[in-house]
Amino acid sequence: MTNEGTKPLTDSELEIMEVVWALKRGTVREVYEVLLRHRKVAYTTVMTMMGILEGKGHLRRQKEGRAFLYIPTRPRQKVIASMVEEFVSRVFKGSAGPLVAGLLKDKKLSPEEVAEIERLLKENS
Amino acid sequence: MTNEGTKPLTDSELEIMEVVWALKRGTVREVYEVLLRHRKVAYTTVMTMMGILEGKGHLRRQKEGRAFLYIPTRPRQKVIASMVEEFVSRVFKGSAGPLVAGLLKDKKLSPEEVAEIERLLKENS
DNA sequence: TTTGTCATACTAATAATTTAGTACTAACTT
DNA sequence: AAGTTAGTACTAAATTATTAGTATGACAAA
Repeated sequence: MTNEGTKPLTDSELEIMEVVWALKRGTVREVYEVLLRHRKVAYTTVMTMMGILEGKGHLRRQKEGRAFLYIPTRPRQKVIASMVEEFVSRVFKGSAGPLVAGLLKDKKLSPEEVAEIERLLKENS
Repeated sequence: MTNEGTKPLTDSELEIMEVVWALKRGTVREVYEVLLRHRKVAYTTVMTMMGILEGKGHLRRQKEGRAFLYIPTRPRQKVIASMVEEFVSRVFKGSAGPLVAGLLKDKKLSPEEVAEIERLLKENS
């Protein structure tokens, strides 16, 4: 049991992973090009980060022509769920109830979102 | 506008703040004593952290006898809400709906919590 | 008054994160 | 074949977070 993916992604890691998930898979160059649209970053920075993500088990790579093609090892949904779980356990000692209650009280949810939640509640009852 | 309290507390900072909130206010020694019940830590480590928290505006201090008494500047509820907001904006691009939907789908909520949420929904409709 | 305790200020060491530069190699291009 | 380009490995610097040691001063105890 390697316990991969339990620790949350850092900011930079998440930024990279979002791009790779969106592309389904990608080379350093492809990810670099996408990031450049949003901010200044060095090609080697992206390469370093993707190497780190591979080391942590979030990406695997295979030769594709002369570059490496990086592929996510876990779907976005699962990784995000792990991050939520870690956040809840750290900040709310594990109980998600107060988190949701707080969001509702602070009106952080749009009417559409509220409707969606009501639908899910009915579904599970 | 100093924008205080917008950035999330780090792990160590949160650990200290939880103790101070629970005590309402406290000296380094008092916080240190509480922490010691749970884990090994140096007195000066606690002092450093409380100094950092004062620097960041989360605590203010006043002389009390020969030590400083530290007092939270913002209620726990507000600070936690800020942390949730930061997390949601970072991981969910600002929309809390998918977060709640994910929690419901993954059954991260107890029946009591679900009932509480239903009650809050009715209240706000 | 000397000695010891407690509190603070200052300094430092380590680790993790983020960013990017340099050197080298393989492979196109002309 | 020579030079240019794309890609990788390796190295490193800056920043933040965490932990704690040392020096110093004030007050109390003997």
